[in-house]
Amino acid sequence: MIFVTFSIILHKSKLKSMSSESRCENCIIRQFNSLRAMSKEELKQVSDSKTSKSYKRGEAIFEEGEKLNGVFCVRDGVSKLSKLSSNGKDQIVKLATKGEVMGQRCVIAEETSNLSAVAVNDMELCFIPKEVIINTLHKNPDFTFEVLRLMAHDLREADDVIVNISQKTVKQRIAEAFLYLKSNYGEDADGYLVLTLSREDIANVVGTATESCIRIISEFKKKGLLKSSGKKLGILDEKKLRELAEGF
Amino acid sequence: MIFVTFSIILHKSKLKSMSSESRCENCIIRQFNSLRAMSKEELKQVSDSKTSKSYKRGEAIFEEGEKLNGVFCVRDGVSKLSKLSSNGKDQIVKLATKGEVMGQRCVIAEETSNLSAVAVNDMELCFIPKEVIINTLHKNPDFTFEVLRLMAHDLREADDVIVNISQKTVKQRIAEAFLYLKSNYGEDADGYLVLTLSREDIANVVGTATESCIRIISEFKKKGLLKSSGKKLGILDEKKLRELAEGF
DNA sequence: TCGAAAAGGTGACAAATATCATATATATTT
DNA sequence: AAATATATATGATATTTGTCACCTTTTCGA
Repeated sequence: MIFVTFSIILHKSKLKSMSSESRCENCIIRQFNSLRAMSKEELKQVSDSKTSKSYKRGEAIFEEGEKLNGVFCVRDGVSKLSKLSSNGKDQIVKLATKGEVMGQRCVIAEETSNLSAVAVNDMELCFIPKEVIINTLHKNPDFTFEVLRLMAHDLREADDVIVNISQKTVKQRIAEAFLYLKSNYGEDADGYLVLTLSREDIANVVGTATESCIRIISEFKKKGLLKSSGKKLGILDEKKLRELAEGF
Repeated sequence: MIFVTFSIILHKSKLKSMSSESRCENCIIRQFNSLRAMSKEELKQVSDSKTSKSYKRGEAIFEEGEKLNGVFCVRDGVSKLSKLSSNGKDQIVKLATKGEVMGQRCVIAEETSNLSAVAVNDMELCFIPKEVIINTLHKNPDFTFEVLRLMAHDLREADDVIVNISQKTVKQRIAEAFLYLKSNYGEDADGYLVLTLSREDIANVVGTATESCIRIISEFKKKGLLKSSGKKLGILDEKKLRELAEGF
């Protein structure tokens, strides 16, 4: 009997301490996405209905064609959102990072996902059931507007990607990809990019064959634009890389 | 006295008949875009503040980098939305047709336009000042949600474009472009596409050189997939064209 | 309706990129 | 630590696509 009581207390205190970290109301990540426009009340609803999930590197989060019953809020790690083309190659359309919400489009448009999501490194996600999202979308115009604002931004970025892919050479796009990786994920103390992507992933981001990608990275290393150490890659000459990307 | 009364009646009836055509409340076009989620009151506001504009083929509606003070609702005609790449070529990102609203993103994100819009054929547009739109966005969740839904759809389409451009050959993309033109704009009684684009425009849609585009269209004509009469082009063998686009 | 300008068309060639084959290095499993 | 799988690397070659030059046809304004 004593044991039982003790166990309950332990359980409760564990729950409490978890909650102050894991409650949406206290989550800092939220500041970077549309959830910041939610009211205290709405956030409580989200928090009560959400579940946390961990994914190992390489694990699938959802698949193309799958029906999503909610959205995923990225707490940690990076996910690649890609689409399979008819010739069997994956095209990475977007990298989703800490703070971003995945799967919104499916929930909003009530369609199956047009993309699949795979963890690039180990990830922590919160899964929020769609009912809460849709409910808030219909009740809180500020939230809806915030989602809209972010989606407008995504669409603008998509336009840029279209223009880049169709008008720039593979070399330019790869140079650009490295500048993107640096400015979005930064570099460590030794000047290596924090986010390490495989050559294949980089190829799938810029839309080229893996071999072509490897070849160009080798060339960049020979020319002193990039350095490598193990799997890690680092930028040595950002200025030249930028000039290359712009087409000089 | 009798004459005056009569004239007033005539005038009123004339106004009435004009308004029933040009008032947003009665506009059928609206059914195809986000404005259908507006209330009677909101539509009146829009109607009172909107201005109608005509554009001739080839005329610019707005330019890349321009700040838009409102949105354009397409009543008739087609507009190409394009972006200039650093190498000096235009990439057409979208064709906007009857019922679609252009310039929403700029108004929502309060940014300058990332695209420029040019009339492909003669156009009739309604210009709606941004104040009315923003006002409604903040007050009417249904409207905001509707805009969001349509933007989610646009984003999905943009993803598809990215995958197509980066993974399919020019020939496949041109085949696809013709299928798109047929399914979206239809064909006339003689089997010619209703929307006639120049070879250069088609090249800018699929992201290739004008010469390559011309060459492939010639090839398609020789192979009996397309026919032409003057500027008009028509699809002769949709099945083969579809197979080609899919990569068989 | 004439003449310039724009659009459409084609050949020759160069450049970019993909593909295939094969080798080596690195990571992972047992 | 050996065995296996996976990622990276590189050469040879084929294919695709772009570029330049030039020509013909159509369009459109004076």
